[in-house]
Amino acid sequence: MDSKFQPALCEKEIYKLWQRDVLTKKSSEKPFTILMPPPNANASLHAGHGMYTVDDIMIRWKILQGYDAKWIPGLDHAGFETQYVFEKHLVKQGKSRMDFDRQTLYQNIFKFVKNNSGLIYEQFKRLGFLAQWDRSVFTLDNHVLKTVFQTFERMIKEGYVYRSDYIVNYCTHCGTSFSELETDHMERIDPLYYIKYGPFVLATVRPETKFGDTALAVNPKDKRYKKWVGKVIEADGLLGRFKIKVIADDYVDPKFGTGVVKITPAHDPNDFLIGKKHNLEIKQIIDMNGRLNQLTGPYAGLKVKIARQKVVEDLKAKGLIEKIDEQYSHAVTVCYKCSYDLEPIIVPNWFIKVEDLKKSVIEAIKKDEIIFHPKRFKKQILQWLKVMHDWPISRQVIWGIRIPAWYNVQENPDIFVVFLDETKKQMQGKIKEILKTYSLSEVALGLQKLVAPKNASYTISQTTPGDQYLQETDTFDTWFSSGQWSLVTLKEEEYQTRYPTDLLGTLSDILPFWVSRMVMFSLYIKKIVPFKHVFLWSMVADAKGKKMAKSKGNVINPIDLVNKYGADALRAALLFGSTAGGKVNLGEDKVIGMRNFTNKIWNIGRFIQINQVQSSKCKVQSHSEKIKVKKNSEKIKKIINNLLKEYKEVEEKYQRAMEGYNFSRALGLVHRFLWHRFADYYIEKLKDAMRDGNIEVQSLLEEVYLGNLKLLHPFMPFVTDAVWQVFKGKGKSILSSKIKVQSSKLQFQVKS
RNA sequence: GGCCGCUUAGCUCAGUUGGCUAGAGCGUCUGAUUUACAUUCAGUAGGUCGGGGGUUCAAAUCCCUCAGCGGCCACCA
Repeated sequence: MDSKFQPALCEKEIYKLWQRDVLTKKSSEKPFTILMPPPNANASLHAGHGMYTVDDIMIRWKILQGYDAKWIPGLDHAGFETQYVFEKHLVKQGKSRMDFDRQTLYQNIFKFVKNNSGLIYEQFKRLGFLAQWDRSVFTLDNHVLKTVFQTFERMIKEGYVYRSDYIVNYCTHCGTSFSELETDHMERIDPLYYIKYGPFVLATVRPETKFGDTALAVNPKDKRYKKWVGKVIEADGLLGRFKIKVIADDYVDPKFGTGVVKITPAHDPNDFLIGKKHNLEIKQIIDMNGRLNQLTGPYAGLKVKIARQKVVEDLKAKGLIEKIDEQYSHAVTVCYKCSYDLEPIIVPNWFIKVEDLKKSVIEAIKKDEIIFHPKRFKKQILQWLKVMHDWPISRQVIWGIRIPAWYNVQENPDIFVVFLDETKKQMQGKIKEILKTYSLSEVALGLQKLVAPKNASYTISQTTPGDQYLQETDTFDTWFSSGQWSLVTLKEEEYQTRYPTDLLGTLSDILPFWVSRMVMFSLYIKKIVPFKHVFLWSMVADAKGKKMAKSKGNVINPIDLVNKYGADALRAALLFGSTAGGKVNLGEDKVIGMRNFTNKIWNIGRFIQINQVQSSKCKVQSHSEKIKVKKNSEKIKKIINNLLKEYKEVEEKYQRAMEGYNFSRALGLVHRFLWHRFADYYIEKLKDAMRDGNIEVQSLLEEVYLGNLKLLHPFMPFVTDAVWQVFKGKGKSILSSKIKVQSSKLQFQVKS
């Protein structure tokens, strides 16, 4: 054995051994199953992925316990996220998504993803992950598309899907709408304008939306304005004199501003609700490209921010602004991806009614059919479920699963289409007009976008239902397909034996997006929860506890650390002293500390081995010497007994910790015992006996040591298997042994 | 505003259902070592366990309260 453990020299070979012996092993033992959260197909490994280690720990621990443990991997097409990356790529080449028709763009992204995919699996292998790589599922595989289609079709039949003109958060920069969950809120200081509205003055941060106002509202209890309620007032505006109705609603806070609010149902979520309640006209004045439309007269065509400046200038000029509060601090809803202001806008959307579906989810979680570790997340997810509204599932993104709805263009002449003609020129308009000049197949070929009125008739089909049809251009929210992850990853017969799966490891930030939806889909389709336990990984932060971000320049590439210190060191650093659902500070110092631990493990083995070799030489030379040292002194017996007692305690505590998902504690226990008790204390005490060739002491130390290797193996698989092979022969893995080496065997040795 | 969590050594954090002298990693200081391992070992300093009150034979741990910090959710025209 070398004096140092050198991971770079043996990791590859050891991984090959696992691939040959462990991953291919057929077993009839009790099943244990984990579904891997599918990383983005085009992603490469970042530090956060390191926490997949937890899943690998479970898999290895279960294999050691004799389970038929399988970890099913996969890759996600990650809809919008991937398209976003791809578009940045396009920008570098001086292009934009609008230069392509839908199909071509899709194919280009597909190629892009294919070129980058698979990389992360090679990186996972560097970390030692033992997943069933040959069973990888991609969320655009045919069988996934089929399942997603069937679920959607069934939901339509059973009335869980509806289309509606609904106010959604639309990012004019990213070109798609988002669910409420995909928005960020930012505190910001903006001017608050006090605008004259006939007899009133009202405060607003968005004067440019005044063209879309269809009412003014006051609080019903507000005495100041009581006499106006129900009346129609007249006021001067930028487009001349206009009339507007005054309504009363509790929503208005009389203490804010002047107690009068302008209601713009088309461009504010709250106003939209009030509009519905009071049957107000919805007057859309901002289009999906983020520009004001023809209803705004001279402002048409201006982008929102510029229009606001212009409107304010003109209002000032007309004396319609009473004052401006420049220091008004408020929360703004922004795109979680690009941080641009989101434009609340009315877009026809596909929705899932969640009211009934979520009931069974709440019930199952309340009944602990799924157990969260740590358990405080049970409350959190229940809180999320409580406020969960209907789920808008359409995204105006190309990369994804296209919604399988087809519109008959004869029945729906008002469908609005955007397409590239033969000369790649962008054309748009209502389909009935377009068809006067173009054939439908021309439109279909160059199609970029289609907006069907909310009451359009449609047919659900995987392929075209006829030659008069155009398919919906919206795609499913990526969580609509990844939410069905548990329904597409196992083989048909495995749903009998491996479902619900045993564990789902994930980060807490996708609990509402992913975990709750997976439970929902599984309960809907399979009538059973998809997994029994959910373990929340730690968020991997830098040494100082700051979140890693490219902009901060504190991003650590885990593969660099593996190259420098070995996979075991990284794995242990991620687990050591970390808390489930918390944060783990991954500094290089910590990894070095764990690298030192791997070396310690190695050298304990080396020491035991060296002494064995020496004493076996002794044996040949002098038979009588061996007899002389055979009897152990009382002192040595006592040390041995203490060692065994302590080891047994550690082993028990370890088992308990592992069963309770306290991985960090389990690792800490063995770390402390093996290093600071076994090596620093017991070996030092028994050193002379070993050197004297005391075979009993030698074999005892070997047994305890090998036992520890098993406990440590799930966390640090490479070094433990490297030493194991020294003792048990080349090509033997710990994983081929069982963890239940009871200490009774050891006690027997001592007594004899 | 609602919910959840955190506050323990210089730093980052453990501390299982209350129970030995409150721990680890990194850092500090002193020393050892022709060594299984300098990626080592022995030792040292450093804590009124955020403040206050309560329950108990016993509280870092349970309850109340105050203060500070963080996360999530909702919301502000």
